[in-house]
Amino acid sequence: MGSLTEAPATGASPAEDAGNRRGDILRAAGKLFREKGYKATTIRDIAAAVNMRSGSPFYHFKTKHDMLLAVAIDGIAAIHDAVVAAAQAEPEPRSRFRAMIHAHLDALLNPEGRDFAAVVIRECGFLDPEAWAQVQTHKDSYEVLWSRTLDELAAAGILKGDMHITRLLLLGAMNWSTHWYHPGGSRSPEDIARQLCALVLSDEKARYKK
Amino acid sequence: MGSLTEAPATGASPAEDAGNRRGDILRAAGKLFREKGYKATTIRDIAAAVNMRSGSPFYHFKTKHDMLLAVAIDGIAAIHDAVVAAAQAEPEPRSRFRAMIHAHLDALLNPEGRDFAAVVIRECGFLDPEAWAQVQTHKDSYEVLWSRTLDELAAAGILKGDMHITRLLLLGAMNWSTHWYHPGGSRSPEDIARQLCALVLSDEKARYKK
DNA sequence: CCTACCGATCGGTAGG
DNA sequence: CCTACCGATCGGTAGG
Repeated sequence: MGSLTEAPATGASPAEDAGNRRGDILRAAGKLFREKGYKATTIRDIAAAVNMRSGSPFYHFKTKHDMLLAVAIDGIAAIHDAVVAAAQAEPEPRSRFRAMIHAHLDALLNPEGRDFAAVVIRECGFLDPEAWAQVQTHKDSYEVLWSRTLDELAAAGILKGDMHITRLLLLGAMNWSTHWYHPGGSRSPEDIARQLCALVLSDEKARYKK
Repeated sequence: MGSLTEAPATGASPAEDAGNRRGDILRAAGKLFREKGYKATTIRDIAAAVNMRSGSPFYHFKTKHDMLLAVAIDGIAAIHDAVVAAAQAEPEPRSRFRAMIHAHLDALLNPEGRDFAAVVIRECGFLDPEAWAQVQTHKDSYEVLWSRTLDELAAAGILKGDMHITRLLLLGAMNWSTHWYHPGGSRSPEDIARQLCALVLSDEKARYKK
């Protein structure tokens, strides 16, 4: 998984990086989709953002819808990869949970990738059923990561109750941060991650740490 | 506060309820805005939903934008009123917190009002600056309710850390439920509220309750 | 990748 | 509240 607009998704020569216009378009589209929404973003907006004329983006993407799909797929891939990497480094459930929250928020809020991530989260409703199913498959496999760790935490008595609802609430708390987080503000993604952990882990261990 | 489309916002005769078309339009607009988004919803969609021709909604609202504003204002008013009522009945911070979570989720997810509530939460970005400021004023006064109770919980040692971030995370967890909650599903708004409380309140009291 | 353009749709209006 | 319609915009295409 993971491509984030490096190269032709089709089998063209990957060596030729000379001005990756497809990637430029995707990044511009991601930014505009996040800022104004998919419907309110115009092909002309996107073209202007990469110094093209209005018809030219269609040389790289068949439709505007295809751009949304490409942004969404790259978006989940980025989140998925970041969280998998963070999770694999931590065998102990509680630390793994912390690392995953950290990684998810970072993927969601850091300057690179935040456009893609926000689009997955907020604009997927505009995909047609087939494309949506494709994205949903990726989302499902991502959520399994969370379910596994949450179930372990429940088994250890660290969390209680319905882990299905808990997962949705946790991801919601994080995903919603795309609505209020401002890059330059006084709270960093790390601050947010720490506070979320403090909120849901009673964490005797940390309190009584030697 | 609170009107939820009963009657003319202007000073017309409130007695004459004979076919409240303005309210019909607002409810239809709210539903469509939530389902398809503001931009993707057409005046013609709204008109069709209330059996009018495409030009007629403009007899009741000057612009589509004004419909969004009206829906948004009614939306926050409904949430605000519900949470105030719930909070006033509970002097003890912990029970008040539970009641507020319950009330917020119920306002957000119950069949009446969920369209309005979801629109406040998701579509306000399409308001122009002046209208947005108007809505923001209402939102601010709503968030004060939460800040007060969260600060009390922090003072009592029940919650820890940055209550500003905590408030945003909590409201995020709840507001996000508009994306995944399905009215007929196996989890009720009450289930969600209970689970959220269990997640963030360690709640010795309940565990050891006689 | 640009020029030139089409067909459809959309918010909104006039006039009743 | 309807009929009829306008001006603008938009996604997309042809032809180079």
